[in-house]
Amino acid sequence: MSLGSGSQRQFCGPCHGAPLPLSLLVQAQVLALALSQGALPAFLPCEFQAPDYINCEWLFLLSVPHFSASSPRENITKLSLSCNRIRHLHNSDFAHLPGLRWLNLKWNCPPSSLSIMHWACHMTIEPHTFLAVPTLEELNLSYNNITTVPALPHSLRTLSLSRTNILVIDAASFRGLHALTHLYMDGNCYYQNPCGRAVQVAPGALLGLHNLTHLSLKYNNLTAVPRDLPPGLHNLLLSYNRIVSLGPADLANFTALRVLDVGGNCRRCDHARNPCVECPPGFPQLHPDTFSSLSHLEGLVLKDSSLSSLDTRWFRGLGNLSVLDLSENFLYDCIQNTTAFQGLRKLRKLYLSFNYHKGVSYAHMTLAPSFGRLRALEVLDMTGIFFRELSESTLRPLARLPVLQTLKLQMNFINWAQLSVFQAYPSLRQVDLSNNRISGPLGSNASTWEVGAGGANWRPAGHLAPDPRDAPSSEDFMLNCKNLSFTLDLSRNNLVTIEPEMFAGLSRLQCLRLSYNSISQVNGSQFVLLTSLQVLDLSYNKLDLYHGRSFTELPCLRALDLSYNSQAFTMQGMGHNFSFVAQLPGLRYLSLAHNAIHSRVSPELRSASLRALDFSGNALNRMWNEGDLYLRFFQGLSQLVSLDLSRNHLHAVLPHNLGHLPRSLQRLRLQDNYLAFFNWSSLTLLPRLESLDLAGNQLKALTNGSLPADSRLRRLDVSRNRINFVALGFFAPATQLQELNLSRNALRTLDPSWFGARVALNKALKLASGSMDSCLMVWHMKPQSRAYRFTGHKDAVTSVNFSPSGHLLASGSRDKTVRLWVPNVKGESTVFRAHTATVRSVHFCSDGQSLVTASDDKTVKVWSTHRQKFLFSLSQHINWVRCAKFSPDGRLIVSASDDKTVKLWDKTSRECVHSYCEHGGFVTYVDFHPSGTCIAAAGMDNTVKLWDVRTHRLLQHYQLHSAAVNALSFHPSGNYLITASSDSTLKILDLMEGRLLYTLHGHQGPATTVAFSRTGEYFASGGSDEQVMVWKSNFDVDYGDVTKGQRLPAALASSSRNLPEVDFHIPGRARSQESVQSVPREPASTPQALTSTLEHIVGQLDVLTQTVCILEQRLTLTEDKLKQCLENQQLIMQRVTP
DNA sequence: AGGCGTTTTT
DNA sequence: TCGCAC
Repeated sequence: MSLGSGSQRQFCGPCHGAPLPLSLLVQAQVLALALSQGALPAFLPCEFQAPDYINCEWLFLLSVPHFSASSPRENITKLSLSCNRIRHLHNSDFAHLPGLRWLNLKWNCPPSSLSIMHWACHMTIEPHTFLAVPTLEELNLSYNNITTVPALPHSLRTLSLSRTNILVIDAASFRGLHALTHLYMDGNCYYQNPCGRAVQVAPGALLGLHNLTHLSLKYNNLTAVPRDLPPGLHNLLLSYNRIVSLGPADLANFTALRVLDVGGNCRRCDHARNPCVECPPGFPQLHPDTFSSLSHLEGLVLKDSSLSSLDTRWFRGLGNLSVLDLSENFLYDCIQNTTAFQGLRKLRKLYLSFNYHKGVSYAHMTLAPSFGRLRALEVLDMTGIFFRELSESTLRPLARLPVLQTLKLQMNFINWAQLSVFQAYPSLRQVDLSNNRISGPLGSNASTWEVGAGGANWRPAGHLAPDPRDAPSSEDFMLNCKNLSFTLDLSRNNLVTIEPEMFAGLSRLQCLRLSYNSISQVNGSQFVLLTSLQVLDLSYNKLDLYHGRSFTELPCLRALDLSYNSQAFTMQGMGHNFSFVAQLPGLRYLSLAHNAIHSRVSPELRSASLRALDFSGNALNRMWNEGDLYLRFFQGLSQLVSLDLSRNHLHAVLPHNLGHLPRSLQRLRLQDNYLAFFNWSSLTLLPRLESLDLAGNQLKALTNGSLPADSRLRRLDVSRNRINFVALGFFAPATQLQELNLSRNALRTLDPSWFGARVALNKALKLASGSMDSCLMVWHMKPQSRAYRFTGHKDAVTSVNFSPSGHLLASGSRDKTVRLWVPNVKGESTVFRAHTATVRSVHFCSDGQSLVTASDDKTVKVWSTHRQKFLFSLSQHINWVRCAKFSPDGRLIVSASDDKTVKLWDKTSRECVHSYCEHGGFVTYVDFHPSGTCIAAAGMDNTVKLWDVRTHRLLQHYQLHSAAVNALSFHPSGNYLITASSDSTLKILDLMEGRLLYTLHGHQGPATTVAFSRTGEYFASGGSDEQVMVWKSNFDVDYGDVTKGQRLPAALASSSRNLPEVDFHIPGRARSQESVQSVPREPASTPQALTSTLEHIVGQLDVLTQTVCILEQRLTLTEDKLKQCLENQQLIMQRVTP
């Protein structure tokens, strides 16, 4: 009986140690569940993501996969092959997908300069490749080194050729593509993909594209706008070229143009964060009538263009302009006096960021009156202009703009701000003044001030990178300001005290952000003018909470964030007063998180309104250790629904602690404490609890009481604990449980008996068993799924094996045939007839080209999978041959026979190299060590023996099992061997020490088959008890390195019989029988029933192993390790066969 | 030959 | 346990 796929695929892939993300695991579970019900995934090795979409991304494919004719290929309209290693495209590659409309091939063979290691690659495309897909509408060939545009079908609408090496576009390039509307060809010639010149667009080259509306030619070193572009263009993107002059002739005829991007063509390099060519003196030259014909223009980008003034005539005809980007110019003076904005009556967004005067921050800034004519303006970005005073006059022209919603004023070095100016703005929703130097309502008068005059260029760390403040936080615990009508952001300034008059005129304010200042004083007088304020963010300050009337001046306050204000709480000997909480009648959200609160605080929080309290990151352990002083700390929060007590150094949460929490609680978080036990029965004290989060504690078992019978618990997270046992029926009382996280514990199985009458993998229960650090699942074979797929054999199937690529499946049967299958729903197969008796074993060579089979007809036969024909026989055995395997390099074959011998064969010469005759009974199973230098064989005489295939010496022998050994598998590190025996155990042997490590009691009857996964991180076993178990290896091995240090087992171990061993039992296993679905059929002792069941188990196990392999490959496939592996093997083999 | 890598935009 | 209450 061969397990095959796992044990030979493991040589073909490198190994990694990274844990699988949960999403992959869930996917694996869904797949495995589908598989256990008999449905094989179509379109291997790709993912069938939607009824019409095949995702083949990141599979390290070297060629386009050819999907089986039995897959529903005609329904496929979308195919992504991006991020693979396909460098040759063939005429027939896509011809079998008759409905393909969308094809993504980007990042397969990148230009050398864009590949991280700067390796050369050139993609070849046979002429009929895309013409064979007459339905193709969208094609992405970006990030591939192609130098010419391939022949394309006339159906094409969208074509991406960005970051390629196509340097010339002429009339022939896109001939006949009348349907093409979008053409992207960015970055074919720029500093990161250099070509030493400019992309050449021949005049009129694109005129044949009558329907072209979108054209992008950014980053191409163009020195002029290409002549005679199609006149119907809507979008023309020409930014980051070297077009330093523009005149009316350049953009004439584009009467339909809506978006024009010509930014970055004449750059100011003091604000560049990448290689930059400074705009030459006297440039850019922008003729007054450059844009005059663009009457439909809606978006114009003139950023980074070294503009120091705006010519009013540029915008004269642009009455429809909606978005204007003028950022990164030198318009610091211009915006104070220009009349250029006069006519832009439909302008909604104006970007003026980083128009600073090099080396200077202005004392004052006064926007030109013509801003007042922008009646449609919604967003004005004035980030990084560098002016120190925000006064009534600064933004005066904006004051009456009827729809102005957003003002961005961050990073300006403003130290004096009269915030009351914003009271005049009728529709303002957001003012961002973060990252300035505001220290109070009135500062000293500013004067012109040089910023590092003559010094280095000013470079921001990251260009407007998302602020960490924007990180999404739980809506359960803090109100979001997005839906409020007026938000002022003063975070990251220099505020130390708040003077009430600072907020004069801001009574409309609903959200105020003051995080990251140095505010310490709050006593109920600071915010009196903010009569509408709902959300106040004071996180990351230095608050001293003491006054009983703090924040009571805010009549509408609903949410208060006081997190990360630990300075005062960590002062030794200082006390703190939380009585203000009771004085805030509308407060619903409060965060006191990460304040290191530990002692000398009010003994209780009181509020009749608070719904959510974040008290994480404090020291409740110390508080609850002070007798009863803080026992009722939360009890006065009579309406509390959500409470976070994570990271409070708690070593215990006792029933009387839970009993003094508000009975209204629905969500309780206790993450990352030190809880070693939990009294589950005490949850009766929180009758409304729906969500309990105990992740990151020290729980050892789910025992200690039971969940309340009428529990409303819907979500339970006990991940990241040390749980190795779950009581029988533990989850059964939680009838409302919908989400359970058991990941990252020490569990080896998920047992249906934990759930009582519920089925373990009930679809209604979202169950995460984690990063495969615990056993994936135990599932039960369903009789109706038996032989669901493998119809074709006329008698029992004895062995199955996947080819290394996973595209083929071989099977051997008692019907004397071998079949080669394409694994898919319909299941086509080719029959190989040559054996004259039962075929016992099938095994692919690591290159997938050959198949070796072993039969009761006493022969071993080798077949070509490519030509699908018989090659030759090896006929020296004198009794049944039960198993035959290729060596990892494919040069040798080893076979195990009932003639009590193991024979080693040279595949090339077809001669028997050696016979190993040490077994005292039939030899049931044999395999090569991953190094290829030794073999292990299992026998009916209960023994396991290892021989060196170079010296033919017996290296080790083990007699540990009490019944026949049926199968074995080497760990890919070569250091361990696992065996499956009729004595119902699995045993793991440490080959380096020559001793038994573990005995695993899992199966109820004979363990018939076992195999390590490709990386060795897991192993699976099958038995005649109709169970397949997947186990975590739990070795002290770096799985990232398993293929590296393959060493030979030590010479014959002196003693391997009487060493101590560790016994493993699966918890709950023996008691779970009532939930095992027994299969109604003949007694299991009947060979036919047994074989059929095993056939199915093995088939399922192979498919699961393969699925795990594919998912693992998707995560990381480090092929250098494969290379090293093969090189090592070659070196060793060269020594074996000189 | 093929490997590299989850690659924003500037 | 920090200008509260005489």
